[in-house]
Amino acid sequence: MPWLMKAEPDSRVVKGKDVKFSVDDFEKLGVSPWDGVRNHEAKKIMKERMKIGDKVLFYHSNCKVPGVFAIAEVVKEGYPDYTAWDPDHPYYDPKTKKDQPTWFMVNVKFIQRLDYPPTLSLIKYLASLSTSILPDEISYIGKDGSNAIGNMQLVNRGRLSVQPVEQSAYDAIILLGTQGGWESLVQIKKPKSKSKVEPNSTAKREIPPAAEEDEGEKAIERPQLKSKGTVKKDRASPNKTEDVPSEARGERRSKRLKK
DNA sequence: GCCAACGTTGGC
DNA sequence: GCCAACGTTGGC
Repeated sequence: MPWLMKAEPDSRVVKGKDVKFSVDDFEKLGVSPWDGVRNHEAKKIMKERMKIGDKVLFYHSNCKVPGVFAIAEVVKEGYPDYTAWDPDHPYYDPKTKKDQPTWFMVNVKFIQRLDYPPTLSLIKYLASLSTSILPDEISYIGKDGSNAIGNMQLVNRGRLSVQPVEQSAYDAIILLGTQGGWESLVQIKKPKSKSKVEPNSTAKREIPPAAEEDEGEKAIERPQLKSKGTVKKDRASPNKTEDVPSEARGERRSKRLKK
């Protein structure tokens, strides 16, 4: 089964160390241990479910343009996250005993970038469409593909940093990421172009406003979130079946460390 | 930087 | 074991 893993591409300092891990960093590194995850549900997935050869969608979160930026692959299955024992590490967990690891990780290998990284905005847009509608621009993913994307946990389990992805959703994301053509469907965020046009400048425009297209794509109408009754209310139950002592507090965010 | 959503903690 | 208070994630 394919998976999605989140990393933060922007610098953020935790306990004096930068925890950024962007697609650039990942590509340079090639293979990386996915350390620093301090959430039991995500940990459990890495410890028990991710298998060698499984594909991974590499996702940028907590940044300007959240989205899927690359494909990766599991190259080493679950093993103890040694950073939990390192007092100098941003995600040091003093509660973890040396002989009884609480946190696990896998190794993932960078495979390739996506030419048109599907953005969260696109994914949410697809999730908002009624299941019977599919814009022409992306007819190539099919309605099933579109609907599968709409059901991704990314949409309703926003905070889970390692999550399963349906094969059909994975396939559709890869198609969108390699074929593109969907850019006009969602708003492109622009830095902050102050398209400063004098409030009522006397300068006559040569070109009718309608003819220009500088302001980036227009936001398209976002229909209601289709809350399908089948939404997995997969509430992250406080995993009491934890293989670990009581409170594994000190829950840290599940981000990667910069190498 | 704000803040909604959601996860965790701890009192009872 | 409930639930209010608190902390974190992460989009915007």
